[in-house]
Amino acid sequence: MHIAYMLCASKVASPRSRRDRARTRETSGTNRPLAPSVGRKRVSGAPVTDERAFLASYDPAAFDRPSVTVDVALLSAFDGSLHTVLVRRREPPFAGRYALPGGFVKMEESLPTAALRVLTQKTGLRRVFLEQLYTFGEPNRDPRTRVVSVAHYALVEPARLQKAAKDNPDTVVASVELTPASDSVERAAVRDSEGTPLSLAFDHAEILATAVRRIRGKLDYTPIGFQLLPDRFTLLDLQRVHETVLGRPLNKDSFRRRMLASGEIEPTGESQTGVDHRPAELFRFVRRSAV
Amino acid sequence: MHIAYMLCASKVASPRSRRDRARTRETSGTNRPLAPSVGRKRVSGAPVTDERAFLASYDPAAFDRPSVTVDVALLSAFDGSLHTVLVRRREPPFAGRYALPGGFVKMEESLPTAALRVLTQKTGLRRVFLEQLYTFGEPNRDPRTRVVSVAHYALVEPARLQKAAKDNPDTVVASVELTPASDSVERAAVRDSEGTPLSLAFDHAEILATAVRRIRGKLDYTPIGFQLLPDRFTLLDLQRVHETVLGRPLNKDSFRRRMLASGEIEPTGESQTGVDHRPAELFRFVRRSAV
DNA sequence: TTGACATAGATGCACATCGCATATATGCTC
DNA sequence: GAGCATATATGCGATGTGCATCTATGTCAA
Repeated sequence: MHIAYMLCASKVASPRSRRDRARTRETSGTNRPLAPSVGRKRVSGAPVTDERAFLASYDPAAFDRPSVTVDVALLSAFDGSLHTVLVRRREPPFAGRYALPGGFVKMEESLPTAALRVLTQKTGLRRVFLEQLYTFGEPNRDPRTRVVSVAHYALVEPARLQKAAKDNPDTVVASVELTPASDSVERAAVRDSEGTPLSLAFDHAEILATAVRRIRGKLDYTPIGFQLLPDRFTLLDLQRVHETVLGRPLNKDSFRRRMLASGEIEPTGESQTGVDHRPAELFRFVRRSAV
Repeated sequence: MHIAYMLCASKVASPRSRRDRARTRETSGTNRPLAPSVGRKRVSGAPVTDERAFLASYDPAAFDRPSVTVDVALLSAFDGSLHTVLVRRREPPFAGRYALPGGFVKMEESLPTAALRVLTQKTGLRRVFLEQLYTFGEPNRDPRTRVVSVAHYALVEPARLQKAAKDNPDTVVASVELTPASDSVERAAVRDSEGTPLSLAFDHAEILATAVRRIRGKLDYTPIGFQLLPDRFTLLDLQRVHETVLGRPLNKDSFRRRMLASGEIEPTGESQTGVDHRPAELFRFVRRSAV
């Protein structure tokens, strides 16, 4: 993540719009929210005589609260590329385009719980590694209303990702590639299984790019790879995962030495079968339980 | 950050409470918010005849939106410790305890803009390095209502931090130390300038701990240190900053070699004055402008 | 004026790691 | 059983780090 800000408070100014009429709650004194008096006051203080007039004058922003959603970048590594699951949108905005699995945060559920629930609803996946990624909250990232989305990333092995997309309607598997875009604003480019570029909704290309950069960074100091592999795997399997995530080839020998020395993996004693060459030993991650 | 989740969706269940009666918006079909129809429907669909009855039955959660706030962990390194600025709370909850500068996100401002605005309001600081840290959204982290806080961290040089706290009422400078707490839940312990432990409000000890871990991690691969130093500094100054952030001593020679080889700093040609030993050369960060 | 002192800054060396090359091992296919 | 493809082990030079040593240079005290 290379997002840093060093601005003056005067930059708060924003273009006039319908929302500018919204009441804003001052935060002097306490810096914490009270019960949402704004919504209440508006309703009780101004009795509604004409429902149509009320609806016309109704301003969602009067409640002074962004919507809070979660989006999940589900990633897996195979065929030399990172892949994700996208949901085809049936309704505007961005109808026909593809979005990350996402949805509202319920009032009583935590953020990771919401992310896992949403992921289960869209993909059927139940036990997946998931971490918070970054929160996207630009005022106009959703054309309808202010939406703050707490993005997460999740990792699964390839078979589970592909099954999830096949079993669920409106979902597709897409390859993800970071495009070294102009003026340093890296985006993610996604393609379906036939190589056709897909068009992403909202700022989801940015979210995906952030997810890819995050797991690249984590790979260096965290044994993240085992979330992307089945229980048993060869060292070459693991290396291919690392190479796919990092997007560059790695030296085989030093990769092997480093992994064996790391203490993160242990030999199972078993070997590959059914390969037309010397079978490699199968390894397993030591701390698979300690997710 | 070592927060990962691998749960079943069935874990969503939560204790019964007043909020459980709140309507929850289903997200089937589209995974994006529409205009907040819940708030509207509640008012228009169930005409209110008795205002007192309405208020009694009024449920803030019916609007189905958490409040969104920003909190800022402002950090600086001096006297061998990391320090931050805290605001003394005058009102409940947590009256008398200390909190990070924080406040609501306005409907038209971005998250970093909100964080910078809040920081300016509480400390008077205007141009500071600031990045998003992590979003804290446990359902009961605020005893009054659901509050999702997008925490940020900010870095300044020591003089600016101390001036900010001196110039603003209800603010104090506090040292921050990570306590290797039991069962791996690391917390931050804060003390005032006299060494007296301060009690933090909400989950702000966790936020501070997350901020410290974040800059420790970033220090290894990012020239973050220059945000914590004045324009010109000696290599020993820089090393002391690194040691304070990391919480451990560093080898002087290899630190020197590594910094000079990194290309991040350049000599100014000037030297220290007024020290009772051989004066060291003053350096400057190459990319200071590229915040 | 001069020498003690404290830190700056440079150099040399042992050690670990990495990239690269080479050599050997082993199961499969024909 | 030969050939093949990959696994696995070993050796070597380049590089970075920790540690020790040596020299440089300003201030301070006599």
